[in-house]
Amino acid sequence: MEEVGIQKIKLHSILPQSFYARDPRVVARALLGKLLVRRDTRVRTGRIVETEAYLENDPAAHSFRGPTPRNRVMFGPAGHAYVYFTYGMHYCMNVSCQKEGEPGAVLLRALEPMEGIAAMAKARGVKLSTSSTQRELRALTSGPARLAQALGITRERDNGKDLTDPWAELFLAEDDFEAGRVRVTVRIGISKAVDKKLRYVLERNPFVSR
DNA sequence: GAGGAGATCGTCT
DNA sequence: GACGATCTCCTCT
Repeated sequence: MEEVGIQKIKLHSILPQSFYARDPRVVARALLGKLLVRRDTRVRTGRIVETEAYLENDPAAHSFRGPTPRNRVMFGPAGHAYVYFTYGMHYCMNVSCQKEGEPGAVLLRALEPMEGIAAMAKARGVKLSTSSTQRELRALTSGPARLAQALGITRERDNGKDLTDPWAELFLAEDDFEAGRVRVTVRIGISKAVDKKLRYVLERNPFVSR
């Protein structure tokens, strides 16, 4: 029952593989309010407030044209990190869903910073004012590439990692937070299947992207 | 606050 | 050789 960080995240609160071994739409909704934790020299924790589901036979999903070296994690077992590099400069993090052989993933789009905020700011290369404003905190993790940078998530370091390993330096956990109302909208930044409502956000949460 | 351009390179055609 | 599950900075209102 090791405890890490101020929020006292216990190992038994790490989300198990059964959590991820479901339809990405179910996982995307269930992930709202959960915690993403980076545990290395410092602990950085954010609460997930925005996700997107990417399905099997989904033209917008990286897995749509079959497995490649880049997307193979999407075809692997549930509960692993699929981290990809895009636009020549950004990393984005997904969690794999469903079963081995059935591609599916949930993209983490925004977090509410909870602890390790100074370390997040450092990783983002920004200076926070002494009484950091909500605007500044928002800019740390409101967007898939921003949150990846804030938590030091890269393809080289994290792609393919098992997020359910109790000794993982990157994992997802839950506490007693109760997610409120969820709003479902179309996904952002894609050019195919643009009309499918597969984006999930915590209603009235100021840390969602855009 | 909204909108547009540019950055920059891995990946697949 | 084209494009991208994005971000930042700049301009205009």
